[in-house]
Parts: sequence; C-alpha cells; structure tokens
Amino acid sequence: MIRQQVEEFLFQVLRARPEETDLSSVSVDSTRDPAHGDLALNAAMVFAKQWKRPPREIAEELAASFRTSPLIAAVEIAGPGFINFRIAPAAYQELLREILAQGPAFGTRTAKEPRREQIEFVSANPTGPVNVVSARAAAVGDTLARLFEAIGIEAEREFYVNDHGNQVDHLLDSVLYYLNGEKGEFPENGYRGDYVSEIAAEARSGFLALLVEGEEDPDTARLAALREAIPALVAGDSGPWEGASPEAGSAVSVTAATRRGLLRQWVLERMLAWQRNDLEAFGVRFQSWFRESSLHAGSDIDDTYAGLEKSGDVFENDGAHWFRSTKYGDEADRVLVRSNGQPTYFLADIAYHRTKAERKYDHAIDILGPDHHGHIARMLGAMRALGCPDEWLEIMIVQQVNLLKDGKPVKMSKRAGDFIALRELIDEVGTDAARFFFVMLKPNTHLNFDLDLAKSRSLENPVYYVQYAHARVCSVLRHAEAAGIEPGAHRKADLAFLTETDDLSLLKNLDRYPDTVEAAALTREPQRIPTYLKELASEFHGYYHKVKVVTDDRPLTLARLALLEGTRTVLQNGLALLAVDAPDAM
RNA sequence: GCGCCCGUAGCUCAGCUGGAUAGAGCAGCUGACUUCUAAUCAGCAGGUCGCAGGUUCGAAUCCUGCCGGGCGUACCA
Repeated sequence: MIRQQVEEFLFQVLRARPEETDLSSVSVDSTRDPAHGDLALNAAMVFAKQWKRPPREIAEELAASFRTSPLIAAVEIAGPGFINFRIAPAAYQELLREILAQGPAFGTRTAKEPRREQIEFVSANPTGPVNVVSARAAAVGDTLARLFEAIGIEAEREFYVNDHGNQVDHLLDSVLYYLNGEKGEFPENGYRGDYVSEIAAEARSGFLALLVEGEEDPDTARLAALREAIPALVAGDSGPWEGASPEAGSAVSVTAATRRGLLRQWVLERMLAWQRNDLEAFGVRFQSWFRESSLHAGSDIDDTYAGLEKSGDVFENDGAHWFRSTKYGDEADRVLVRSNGQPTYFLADIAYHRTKAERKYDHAIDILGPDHHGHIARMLGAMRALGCPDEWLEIMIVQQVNLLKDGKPVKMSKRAGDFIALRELIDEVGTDAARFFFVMLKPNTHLNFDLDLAKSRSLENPVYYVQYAHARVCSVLRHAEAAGIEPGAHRKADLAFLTETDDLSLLKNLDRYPDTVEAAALTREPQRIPTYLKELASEFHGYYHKVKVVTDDRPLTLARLALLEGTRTVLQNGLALLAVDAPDAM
C-alpha cells in the first residue's frame, strides 16, 4: 500500500523529467537490510546508461526532487546509486488504520474490468478415492483460485471427469467380482483396494435392492426415474424412491444388461461423491464437474473435428485422421480419429477445451501432472488451429510428489490398490499441515514427502509456527482484557504513539502483504504466501519477546494492541488464502 | 536420440519475476521461562548457488554449452 503510493509518486516525478526516460526496468522495492531504509529505487543505475552520466551524480539530482512527499521522511544515496527512502511513521500509522478498517478485505481488491478465469485441476479418473498424488495439485489449484479472487478476478474451479473410457467399466467389473462372492479370476485390468469391496457391499445392501433381475419392466417411466435419482441416492439426501416416486419399496424388474448399465451409473456416481467428499475435507470445492461423456452425447466431437479440418491441419494416413501438431512444436503428429472410426482421447480433450472457450471464460488454466507435459504443445497447437488467441489457454505443470517411507520411495499403483489416499493423509497430518506443506513449495519443483516425518514430527511443521503467532496475538489481546482494558478500546487508539523501530518494522512487514498476494497470483507462485506468512510470524515472535505490549502506559498499550490487531488480520487473511485455520489458542 | 522440469548449507527448502554482505527450518553447539502462551526467542557454526563461458553498472536469477537427477516420447485414457 505504502510501497505503491511511494512508487506512484516517484514515477510521477520521473515522468516529468526533461530527458527521454524508459521506466520499464525501474522499480521500487522494499529493502532487505534496515540500514538501507525502507524502500529502494534503482532509477539512477537504469538511467546511467540512457543518459550517459555517472549513476551517483544522477542519484544526487533525483534525490533532491523526492523530498516533497509527506510519505517520505528521509532520502539517502548508497552503494552503486541506490536511492533509499525512509518512510514517515505517519504513513505507517495510516496503513494500520487502513488495515483495521478493511479487516478481512485487506489485501484484496476489485478489478477495473470484470474477468472470468477458469482453473481445471485434479481431474483424476473416477476409479478410486482421491490419491495423495493429486493432493498437491488440489492445494495449488485451489489456492491459485483464491488468489485470483483476492485480486478481483472471478475464478471457477473445474474438475474434468473421465467417465467415457473403459476404466469405469474395469472398476465396475471389479465391483461385480466382489458382488459375486469373489468367485473365479479377478478381472483383468481390475482395481484392487478396500474401497472396491466397500462399494460392492454398499451396492448390495442399497442400490441393488431396488432392482430385480428378470424381464424388463414395461413401465419405462419408473426406470427413467430411477436413473435420474441415482445421484441423489448416492448423496444420501433422499430416500430410495423420493424423486423417483413409484410405490415405496417395490423394485424395478430389469434385464441383466440394464442392471449392469444402472450399476455402472451408480458406481460412477458413488465414486464421484467419494472424491467430492475427500476434496471438500481438504477445503477444495469445485464449482463445476464437467463430464467427458457429455461431449460424446452431443455433437461437440464432430464440431471440433470440423473446426480442425477447416484449419487445414488435418490429414489422412493409414485410414486414420491426424492433426499436424508438429506444425505447433510437437514431436510427432497425433491421431484424432482412429482407423476404426473411433475418436481418440486427444480429440475429446480438444473438444473439451473448445467448450471452455465457448463458455466465455476470459482465460483458462490447466494444472497437470508431470506425466502430461508432452500434451502441452499439441493442446496449445490445437487451440490455435481452432482460432483461439495464443494466451487464452495456459498450462501449468505441478511436479509430482515423491512419497518416502522409511527413507525409500513408495511405488504408487492404483490398480494394485497400493496408494495413499488423500483421506488418509488428512487423518494423519491434518488438512492444515498438508495444505500448507503442499503450497509451501514452488509448483514446478520435485518434492520429497517423507510420510514418517510428516506423521511423527508434525509439530515441527511450519504451519504451527504461523498458527502459533496468530494464537499468541489473540492471547495478548485476551490478556489486555483481563488487565482491565475494555474490549475494542484499541480500535480508537492514537496510533501516533507507534514510533519505535520495532513497531515500525512490524508495520513494514504488514505493508508487504497486498503486493505479495498480487505477485503470487500473477506469477502463479502460490508459495509466496506461506513464505511471507513465515516471515511475518517470525517478525512477530521476535517483537513479542522484545516488546512488552500491555503496560501501565495506557495510550502506548492501546496503540500496540491496535498493531497486534492489524497483525492478526493479516495472518488471518493470509491463512484464509491457503484454507488453513487460524486458531485463537493452541 | 529428441522434448519438458529440476540442481542453493549435512537434510528439506526460501530467495520478493536482474539489485547492496545468498536466507529459514531440521540436525550440532551456547544462552533465555516467579514477567502478555518456551509450539517461542537471542546467538555460534555451516556456501565455489552443479560446472564453464556470455550479456549487464550489477547474475542464484537472463542466454549458450556441458555434467548429474526426474519425467515424457501410443491408432491408452
């Protein structure tokens, strides 16, 4: 806030200069070393070349014209030509007033023009509970969406459901294996894991009770009603026949084939509900679940193919229809329609992305796992062939998590049932710690996640360090009340008493928050939030030990309580971006 | 072979989109609780930012080439 104001002022002065100036690489940054003041301007070094004059000389000249702002208490020249500014305490006091006034809104802003962003992430196959490998993408994607919302961009989270391929059938076969008493061979390509037998048991006691095998019931309306009711049945928010409305308890007679189809539908819905619950427990709620099957049901695939054909980048070879993706930087051309006439997953995926464009998002982001980086060039190429603007689709890769157990990598195989569920991670280390941990790291670096370490030493997780800072602030505020200071009195404090280095240094940290939020969103680097919060917490813990807040000096006490209130607000707002709880006590 | 990502302290990682003396946590060492929560703080020690060039007033950051690690290279989804 202060930084932006100072920047605005300095740029105004610089633009008024008689010389030709290029301000593109001029920046106002907060300093690392307090000896360098609060903010630093690099303009003199940038101009040295443009103006062909020594930087220190330019700095001297510029500095003189910067002394007029009430925000600036002192201007100094240092090093190769940095112009350092010391910010007036009054400016920091005003910042605090602003933080207290804005509360939860501090660090957020509204956009000049409304924008709709779409973020697609997780999009795991609906064949098992959400895997811990998806957890990082879930945390990163959701935090990114929250960051966009904070800077005034409407962000919609979407989960792409791959319900068309034969994986769901493989899952169904596995469920049937358990339903049929585990007789015979376990199905080829089947899915193992306790969840499969759990679903089978659920189906047996619930859904299947609504079906009787035999001749198809002539009352097709009842069958259609049952089909419709499946999502509600799974969600458990209606009785078996509410919404379907035939006579209570009476089962529908169906053929074996229909029964299989209905059960497939039920298994799919059950799996999606399971995934939705896991993700919500992790603080992630998708506004949209887009089904691949809906593309095949309509004309999207054909329309997309036609669109690509129009671009001239489609050709026929060996009876198949290909997209010339090599034209767009891919290593090889890709098949759109197989020689047997079936569309490939790739074509469906293009059709899917085409619907995003049609759904009028201003921009879309895909968050993919590292095993999909080969898809980037061909997907971007296809969108370009369809006439989509270059920048419209952005594809981010979130690197995989290498799980370690006993210091050894854990092999993850869903088919073998040999994976760690997100739910299990939540139970072991908690949502707060897991989310903080996953977002703490740059998305495109490999991450080693030692399960034993996360479980046994969860108290050493940095999330507690930040949460403890928040709890401590609350504790001091409670203590002040116990010491006879009426609640809320600090909101009317005279902030002019905040003049000491420790107070101002804490305020300087609070000032960095809005910039940090914006940078994190624009650079797609959500780890900047945890990093900032750790620094703020550290600053506060130090302050706490050094400065006794509640003393006999009532005016100063009130002013410092206001400072703590501001610190609490920023900690809360930052943690909310991560969907991490800010406890009042620990 | 080709393509993408990564390489910073013993370990796990930051490093504010090119700035001043590269920082935390853990592990090691020394101190601080009759004082607002010690899940904390103050301090010591620990570095050829993979290597070599280049661009720049200035490089961990940008470019090139090597070295090392991961992943990908289907008429699968």
